[in-house]
Parts: sequence; C-alpha cells; structure tokens
Amino acid sequence: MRYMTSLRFIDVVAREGSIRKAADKLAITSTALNRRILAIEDELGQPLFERLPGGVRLNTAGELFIQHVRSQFAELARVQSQISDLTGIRRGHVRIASGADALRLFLPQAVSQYRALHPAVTFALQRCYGESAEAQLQSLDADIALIFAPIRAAHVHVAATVRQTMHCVMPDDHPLSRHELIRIRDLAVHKLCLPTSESGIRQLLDAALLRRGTEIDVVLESDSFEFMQNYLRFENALGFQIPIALADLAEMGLVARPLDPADVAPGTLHLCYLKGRVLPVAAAKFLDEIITSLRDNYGEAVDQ
Amino acid sequence: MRYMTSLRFIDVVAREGSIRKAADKLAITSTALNRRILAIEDELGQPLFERLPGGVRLNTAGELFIQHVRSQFAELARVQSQISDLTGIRRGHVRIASGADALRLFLPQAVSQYRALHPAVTFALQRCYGESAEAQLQSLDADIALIFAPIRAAHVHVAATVRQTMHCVMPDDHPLSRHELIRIRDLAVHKLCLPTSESGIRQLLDAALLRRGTEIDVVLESDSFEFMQNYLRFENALGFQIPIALADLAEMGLVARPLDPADVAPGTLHLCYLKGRVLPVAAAKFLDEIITSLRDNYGEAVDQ
DNA sequence: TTTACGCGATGCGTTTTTTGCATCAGGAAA
DNA sequence: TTTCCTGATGCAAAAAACGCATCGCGTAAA
Repeated sequence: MRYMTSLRFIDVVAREGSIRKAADKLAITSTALNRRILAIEDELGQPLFERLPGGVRLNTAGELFIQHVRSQFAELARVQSQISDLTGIRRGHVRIASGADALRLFLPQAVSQYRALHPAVTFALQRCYGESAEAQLQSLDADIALIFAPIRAAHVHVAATVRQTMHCVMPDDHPLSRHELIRIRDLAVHKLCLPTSESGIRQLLDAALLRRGTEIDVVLESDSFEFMQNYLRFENALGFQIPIALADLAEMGLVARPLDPADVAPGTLHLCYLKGRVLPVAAAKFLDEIITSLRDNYGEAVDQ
Repeated sequence: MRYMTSLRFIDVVAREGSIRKAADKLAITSTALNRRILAIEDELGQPLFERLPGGVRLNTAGELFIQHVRSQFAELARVQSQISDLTGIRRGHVRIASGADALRLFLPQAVSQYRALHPAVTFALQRCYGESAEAQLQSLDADIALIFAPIRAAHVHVAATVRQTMHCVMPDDHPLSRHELIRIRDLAVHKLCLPTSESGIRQLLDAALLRRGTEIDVVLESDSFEFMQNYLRFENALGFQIPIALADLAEMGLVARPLDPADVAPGTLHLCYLKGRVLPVAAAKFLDEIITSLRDNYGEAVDQ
C-alpha cells in the first residue's frame, strides 16, 4: 500500500541502523529517505532517531512509534486477508518461525496440504530458536511460532502444546538398536552427535546428563539435523530427535528408539502467536489446521 | 499526520456518503478526492464503495477497511499521547460521549480539575444517549462514554459503575417537599415534567409507573434538563433527576427528594470504553481520575 | 596530530505525482 | 423529456518528491 511508504522506510531504517544503508536497500537516495524521516519527525513534533556518528538509532519515542508502525502493517495484512476472504478465494501470506525440528517433515506436509486447498496463500518459513522466535512474534515479523522450548516471554500466547518424548537415532545395526527403550547410562560408552546448546533437545539432554552425572563422548555438535543424520552412519554414532522430526530413517538405514522418560523428561512443543493479536484469516485458518494435524499425528495436542 | 491523508479522506467520504460533499468539506475538488479513492481501491484490488446514483456507500470490504482506518487513527493518537508523555508534559485529546446527566455538574468539574493539572490536554464532549454512545465508542469517535442506561453492546467494556437513586426535583414550596421520601403514588395528583423516552431516567420511571399502574399528568416532555429545571417554578411541577445531575437547586428555589427505591429501582451509571482498546495516556489517566472522583462523590463506584 | 572515511543535513534543478478545470456518461426525479 | 445530481476521465498547471553535489561533523586509521 502506497500510503505506507514512509512507514515502511522508517521500519527499514530502524532495522539497518543507518539511513544510507537503508536507502541502498530501498533503491532510493539517502537524500530522499533522510527527508522523509525528517518530515515525519517534524510532523510528530519530536525526533524518532538519535543521530550517532556511525548512523542512527531509535530513541524511546522511536521505539514506541516503530511498534505502532509494525502493528499497522500486521493489521493491514489482516484486513486485506479478511477482505480477500470475502470473495471466496482465500488469499494471504503466513509467516512462520519454527525450530529446526518441525521443518523436517511436519511443516512441509502441513504447508503443502494447506496450499493444495488454498493455492492463493503463500508462506514464509524462518528457522530459529526459541528466543528469537519470540522476538519475531513481537516485532510482527512472524505470525505463528512453533518451538520446542519453554516459553519465556509473557507476551506470547500458546495456542497448543504437544509433549514430545526424546528419541535416540542410530544406524540400524548399532548395538543399542536391540533395546526398545534407551536409558541414559546406555549412552555413556557410545559416540554421540548433539545439537548446539540453543536447541531445546540439547537443553533437555544436558539437564538429564547433569542430573544423572553421566559422562558422555560428544564427537560432533551441529545446528543442522540433516547433517547429523547423514553423519551418523559414518561414525556409527547416536543422534537425538523428537518424534515430530523423525523422517526418512529407514531409507537411510537408521532407526529411532525412545529414551526412558524417567531419565530424560519429555519436552513440550509450543505453537504460539503474539498475545492480543488478531491473526489474518489465512494465518488463523492455518493455525487451526496444524492444531488438528498435531492432535491427529501426535495424539496429545492440547488447545490452550 | 500527512501520510494518513488518503485514509482521512476515505473516512470523510464514508461519513458523508458522497464524494462531492466530502470534497467540499475537505476543501479540495471532487476530482482529486475521487482519484485518491480510485487509487486506494486499485491498490487494494477491490472497490470499497458501491456507486449509487445519489452518491457512494461502503460495501462489505469497505466496512472492514474503514474499521481498520479508524482504529489506525485511534492507535496513532494513543502513540502520540504516549510519546508526548515521555517529555513529562502530558498532551493529548480526550473525547467523551456522555448522557445529559453528567454534563450538568460532574463532568465540567472533572474536566476543569484535570485540565488544571494538565493544561496541554484538550477535551471534546458529545452529548448523547446510550445507544449512540456505544456507536461512538465503536466508531472510535469517542474514547470514553458515561451513560445512565443499561449496556447493550457486547463490545463495550464497563470500567466502573455507580448506582443512582432517582430524585424528584420541585419548587421548595411544593407540597411534596415536606416528604423526605417520595412514593410513586404521591406523583399521581401533581404535574410532571419528564425527559424524553431515550433517557435512562424516563425509562426507569416508565417501568415503575407501569408496574404500579399509576396514572400521571405529564405537562412537559423535553430532552433538556436545563429547560425543565427552569420551567418547574412556573408551573409548580415536578421534575426528575439522578444525584450526579443535581446542581444549583437552592439558588433556583428548588429542592430534591429521593424516590422510594422500592417504587423506582435505582439505575446504574456506566463508565465505559471500547473493549480491547488501549486508551491514549491522557484518556486513560482521565478515566482513572473520574473513577476516583465518582467513588469519592457518590460513594459506591465499583471498578470492574 | 593529521588524514581519510562515513555519517546525516541541505541548496538547487529535474522528475514524478497530485490537483483543478472542463467535460462526459448515467441514473433519479420533476 | 428535461433537469439535476452523481462519479469518472483527458489534459494542463501546481506541488511534492527526488537525485546530485556539497557541507559539517565525529571516528578511526596513518
């Protein structure tokens, strides 16, 4: 929408921290951009940015204003989505912030399934960890977050939760594959691949290992599940996953075995959006869909 | 704010129901206004107005959009108020929709008291009855409503209530002035001045009269309390008021006597704002003030 | 300390957008 | 049918936005 040009510009300047950089990104001259900002500050009666030698930074007023600007964008998107919905064809754009877990299998399926029904709805998926997912909801860069981690921020509304028992992934000829249930102490003698410490899986494992005082042999640490999964066979090592991320195991000669819940507490997958927000039609419907899908596939999804 | 010009224009067109009339009001040509609207409709991908032979009218999409537009104005006002508040000087504009009752004494006092503390805050007072007050909250034309009537709309949040016992106002030499408490049957033989049927006072009286089957002699009906109050002495008639509106009686040679609550149920004065809305700083603070003031002056104000 | 670099601000001529005038097409009411 | 109102549109004038060149200023490297 054209009338929001200045607001969009301000948003970019705030993100870039520099008028010139923002101008480059927006493909206009810094002159024009600078003057737009001066004009708005003038109308508002006070500056929104502090001028620093290396660029600009939002002041307190700017923080308040940028929040307003972002909520306007989100609101407009919602209204547009709602208006499109009137014509029968559901249009819209859904932005999801998700941990790596759900990106493996669950979200690709859910998105493609939804798009089959509503081809005019587009999606953006941003992989991120818990904290940054919450930040993205707050800054209205994401509509929905699906994260396997405790929710810290008070401004996040949890729409549904799913308990996920930790699983151990290994080559199908690995000695531990004969166990139906893996205990923490079983891990001590084997080589392990662990996700990085931002991951909810890692945090649960660390907590369990610490509690049991188990010494382990970490041969690889990575933030890429895909890499780890591919790596396991070469080193005959153990990896860790939650059910929602378990895919393609048989084809790769891998199997998954649950860890004893008495050793490693099951974690909770949280489906969230920003508290107090009214989601665009498309996002709201998609949210409903995945709540249903979570319940169907993982049994115990709980609406909040 | 300049970037909202088109939105403001659309709002005026929606209210006027005609592009040419709106253009006159906005002091531009219908050409320019028409093109702005076409441009927005074009960007939005669908029309917002139906073109009728006598003007334009919002269609469904337009209804959704205008709601968005108005909430943007309200939001901007809130943010501006919040930003001004940062500097220490509280600025802002508070728009109140009130029944005639509170306009007599209570609101003038409350507003002047508040403005003595915060001279940069301005006020707009719109006198109206219950239903239209709710409509004004909804259309964001008012921030706060103070109405002596039941709340019908679900989208209105009641911030405080005060019970008000109906009083009978009369010349101080009127025979009924010797009674400390007036019964409904006492009214039968006297001349009465009643507010119009939109008034909450009238509705309570009508209900009471109907229940008791009392026949009365209505000599005057008016929506102006001031007129009725001035008129009472000439006709030696009875008027009706609630405590919040009782003012200047002694000076005018009038007295007020409560009606027996067993005959006429006490009504409730409601202090409301639009549900889900975050009020501008100035409005929110003023709301707090009058809640306190109601409690101090009328004893039983109840926060909700 | 000096120099070089990057930043935002500003004067001025050019380009783009917006506005106003005149006019058209079409429905409603006299 | 005529008249009067409405919104829509072509075209020229007015206004706003833009880009270029440049300034002043603070930081960081020489």
